[in-house]
Amino acid sequence: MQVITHIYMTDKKEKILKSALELFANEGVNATSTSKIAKIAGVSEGLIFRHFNNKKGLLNSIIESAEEKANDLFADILKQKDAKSVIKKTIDLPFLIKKSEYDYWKLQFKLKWEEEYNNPKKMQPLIEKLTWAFLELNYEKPSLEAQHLIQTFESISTEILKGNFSNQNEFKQFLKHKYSV
Amino acid sequence: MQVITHIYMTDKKEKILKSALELFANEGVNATSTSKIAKIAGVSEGLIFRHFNNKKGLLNSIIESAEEKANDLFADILKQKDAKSVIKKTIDLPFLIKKSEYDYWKLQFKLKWEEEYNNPKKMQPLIEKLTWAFLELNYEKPSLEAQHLIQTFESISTEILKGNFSNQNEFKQFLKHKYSV
Amino acid sequence: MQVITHIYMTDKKEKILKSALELFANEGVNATSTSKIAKIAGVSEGLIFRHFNNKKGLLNSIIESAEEKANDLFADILKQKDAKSVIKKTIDLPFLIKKSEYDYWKLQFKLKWEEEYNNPKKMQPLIEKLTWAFLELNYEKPSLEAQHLIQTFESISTEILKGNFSNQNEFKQFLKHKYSV
Amino acid sequence: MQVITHIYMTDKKEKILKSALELFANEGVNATSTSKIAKIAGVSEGLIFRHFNNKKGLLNSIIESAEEKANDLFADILKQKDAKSVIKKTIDLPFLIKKSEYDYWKLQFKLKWEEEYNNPKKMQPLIEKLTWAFLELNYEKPSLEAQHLIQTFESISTEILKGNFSNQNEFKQFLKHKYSV
DNA sequence: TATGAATGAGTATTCATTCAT
DNA sequence: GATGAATGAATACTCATTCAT
Repeated sequence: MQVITHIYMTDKKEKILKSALELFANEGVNATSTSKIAKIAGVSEGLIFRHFNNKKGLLNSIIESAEEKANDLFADILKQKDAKSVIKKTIDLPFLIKKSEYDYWKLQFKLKWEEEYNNPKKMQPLIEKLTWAFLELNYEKPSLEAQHLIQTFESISTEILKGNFSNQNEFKQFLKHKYSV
Repeated sequence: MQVITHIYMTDKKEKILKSALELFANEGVNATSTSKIAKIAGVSEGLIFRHFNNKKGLLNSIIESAEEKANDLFADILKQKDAKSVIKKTIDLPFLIKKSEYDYWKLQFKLKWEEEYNNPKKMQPLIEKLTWAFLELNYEKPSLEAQHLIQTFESISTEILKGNFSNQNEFKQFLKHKYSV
Repeated sequence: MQVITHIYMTDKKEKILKSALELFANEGVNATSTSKIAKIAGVSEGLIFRHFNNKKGLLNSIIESAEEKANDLFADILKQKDAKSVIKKTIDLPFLIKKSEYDYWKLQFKLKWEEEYNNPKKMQPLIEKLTWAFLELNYEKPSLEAQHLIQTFESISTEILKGNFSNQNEFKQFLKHKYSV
Repeated sequence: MQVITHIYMTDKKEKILKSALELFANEGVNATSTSKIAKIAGVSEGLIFRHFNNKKGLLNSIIESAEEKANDLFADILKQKDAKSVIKKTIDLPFLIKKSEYDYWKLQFKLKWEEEYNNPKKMQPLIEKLTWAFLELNYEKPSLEAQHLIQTFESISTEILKGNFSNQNEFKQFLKHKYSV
């Protein structure tokens, strides 16, 4: 995906991003020192600052790509034309997160507790789509139903990411049955 | 709760606890330095360590009383004899948290992301009570219903504590109606 | 040894002295905190300062009694009338130190490296007595002989106190034979 | 010993080592703070830890070179083929220590009182060489003679380093005469 | 681009000491 | 005499960041 001549540099830049993501997600941003990132990435500490200016710049860079990943996941739902599909796919959503992308999501959920990074509007498009879907299906309070399902989605995601969710499939079926999708 | 003659000492100890709770909850444990706690509590930094040995000891001390507060809230539900009351009171629960106790709860929810402090079993008694209630009310999958309601409870709490929950009452009514309680 | 009415107070004061000696001797003065002394002595930290003003006062108090013990040991030699006895008793000296008094001696030897506490004149009376003895016995250089024997005495003591002296008796006999005493 | 291009870095590292040695030797390891070392070395405190990880690492680094210096001094004696030379050179040894290296030796002698750094086996090669020499010269108890001479060596060194040894030359001649070397 | 030496401010914690009781 | 709460200065060590190369 990169021009040949840049492979070397990008290699290191990406190693930094990868290591930082892993550490930020699992040990926390504050608890992760730039020196640890550098060590794990196998680069000099100075390089982090050359590429990202400062620690916050590195974090922002990671958050950006995390949001891209989130939007990719949402995009599929947003373009559905069928109400039931929208709901079904929303229920499926948290169970579709790849293990390889857990760290992105962990970081996102953790950061929601930092005022600076908590952006409740991020879910807006999905909420609206769900509201539309529940309206289509003649639910009495479509927007509250949407809110409720999003909440369920967030709780499930949280539990999956924290690693304490044993009966995932059973629960998914239960939800689908509940919403008749 | 204290003998008159001890007011002086407890005063400072409690100021430390109060300041630390506020800072831990709002800025994060790692982001809060003991020197900042001391400054805000109006005591010398050393006193923190005389009273709590170390920062973790201080945190644990706070967590303990946070858990007591949580158990107090749960206790009322656990002793209900009526199934519908159990569900109704569970729905009410997150809306009952006093503003003055937000910090306790914020801290608890934030810490769930730290492996060391994440104890999913804490909710077990409530889950079991809810399972019993849904069984009484002839729900098809009582334990999954309980799990779902707890998830909703956690999401609502999270949103309330993060300060982005505008339609609290409306949503509460919606839920109660959904569960016919 | 104390008046009945003072037993309690002296008890605590002596516990402090005992604990401090042990810690000073084995872990070093600097490495021993007053709080550790208090803990081991089973008294409050404040009491140390009431009895000895400060840490240095405590140390000086210990050093004083250590010097008394040293002088007691030397006294017997100094009053000998027979030259050979003087030498023999000097050789015996380091092997006579009671285990129970090791800490006193350890502390003395360690402190010799602190300029403030290094008092080379402490040995003067013994050196003079030995010089006299070697003169009596017609040694060519009595004062240098005295100096040499004192050095040997200090080395032996050091090794005994440090716990690495396996062939004590053999070495003692060897020395006595060397000096024909 | 350094490449021109590295002078800058090594300069600071060596200044740290030099300052630390001086302070450790004269004021004691415990009594010397890293901040004092940094101040005297004219570097930032952090640099100490970048170069040596921690205070103990710095101490170990100094001890290592101290031991090298010691081994260098011993090496000459160990390779002697003539028994008398061995003894003569051992007697000369403490008087050969350069003023510029006093601190290395002071530190070594002081540390002998710290269990962790007291390694009585360090002298073993010299003791064996001396035992051989006394055997060659038909002394009755060669190994005890060796032990005794080493003790004398240690006492002399101690006194020289502590600065209370006025009649050095006289004493050296006295010893050489005693051993007929 | 990349390194690694260097820094200054900060971190948790310890220490000797004071003082009200 | 004795306690223990309280302090301020110090301690070893870490951190994000800079900069010469």
